[in-house]
Amino acid sequence: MTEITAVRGFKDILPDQTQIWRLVEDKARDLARRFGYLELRVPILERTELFARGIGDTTDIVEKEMYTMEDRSGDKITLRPEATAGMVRAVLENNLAEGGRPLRLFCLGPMFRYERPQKGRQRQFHQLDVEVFGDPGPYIDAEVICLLSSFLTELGLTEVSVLLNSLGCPKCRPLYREKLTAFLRARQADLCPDCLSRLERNPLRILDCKVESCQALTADGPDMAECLCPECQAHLAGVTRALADLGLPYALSSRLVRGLDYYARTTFEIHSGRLGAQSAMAGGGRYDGLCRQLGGPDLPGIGFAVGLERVILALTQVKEFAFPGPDYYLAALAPETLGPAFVLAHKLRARGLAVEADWEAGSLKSRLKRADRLRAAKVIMLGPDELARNEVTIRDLATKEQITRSLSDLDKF
RNA sequence: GUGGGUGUAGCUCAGUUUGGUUAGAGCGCCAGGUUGUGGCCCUGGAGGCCGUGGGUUCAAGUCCCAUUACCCACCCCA
Repeated sequence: MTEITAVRGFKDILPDQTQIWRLVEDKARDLARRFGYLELRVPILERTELFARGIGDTTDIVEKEMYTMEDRSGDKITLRPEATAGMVRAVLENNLAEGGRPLRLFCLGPMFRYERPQKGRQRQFHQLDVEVFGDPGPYIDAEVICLLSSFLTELGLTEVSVLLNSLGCPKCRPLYREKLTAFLRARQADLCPDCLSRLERNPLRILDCKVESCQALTADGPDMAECLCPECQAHLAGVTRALADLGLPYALSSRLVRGLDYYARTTFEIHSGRLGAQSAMAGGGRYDGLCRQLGGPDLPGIGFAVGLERVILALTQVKEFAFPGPDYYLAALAPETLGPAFVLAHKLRARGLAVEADWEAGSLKSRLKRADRLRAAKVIMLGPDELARNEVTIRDLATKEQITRSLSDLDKF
């Protein structure tokens, strides 16, 4: 143990984990390709103002969870706590939406939030972020949800189901918000302390409070679904119909609220029962007002983020992962065979084969054991006798079959 | 920011309740035996400032205080 340790909440992804990570990232890129989404890599560092204006300056993320600092010129900069704001900024700044057709984008990478670490929650975590700009209709909502669902199910997470809601638009949401606030204010004596402060700051969040008494209280309150304006109702109906046509299961939940201010209309989440308290694996929704709020045109948008640590956590509980080892383990059985073995390894690698070896001679027993641990398919054994005959012995670890080959006869390996 | 739990071998953990010679196990590692030349089995070996600092005691891995790191939960969110 060294005295210099990793920063709290920042974790190494160790070699035995990176293969699973690559599997997940490859699946993300594969789905993006099939659905026609292009990769946009936005910076990890942005101006603090972008997040303050984009996410909402009364949210917890902006108020107390951002890694914010001054650079040497005195500019306030922040490690991105989420990707959407940066994606919007990049789209506006580079005029990517000027083509007149919907812009489908994704981004893969680390996000940073100063939170207390726990299961499924770190200070540096990774998200797959998917965004579509310029399409106001319900089909694109369903497409994005379908992409998300496919990502998880194709990885092997079978128990996923989509929670769906509509938060209304600037026309109908304020009315609902007032109704709810009035209802709760009359009963605020029964609210938990947390919800009491939510009442002023973000009353909608009381709907997804975990305290039972608060749940019971809001159950009798006004229902968001009944307060939507006709346009929002029609939009939601369009989304559910499209999902139903795909046979994609979903559950409507008028308690589903999102934490970030920019969401409007469609919102959705996917939870897993295997993750402990931090059960939200993915979440997203429509943010039709965000581009304008960041100084751009009135460009509709929808997107989601998936927490990759949480996906992998759920995945490793459902599936055993066994990745193949190298094609060959090259065992030098005596010091004088090290040199020829070294050259042979290079030649085989140059031909595209995966060859592992340890550059010290060892007993046959220890070399075979090592090859076994490395999950190598075959062992190339090179001892003094073989060297004298200019040969090697190749042993198949599964079948125990052995053959001899001339050292120079690389094509037969 | 608030609560609870845990720090002992490379890894996973016993041992702490009730203080008492040289601190244990399994896995891994090294050497040997057995086996058709490895996986199973057997024998031997290396490897520990018992998180850190202070205190109580004849005596502390064990009791008390402080501190630190990690884990889990609240909160928040992906």
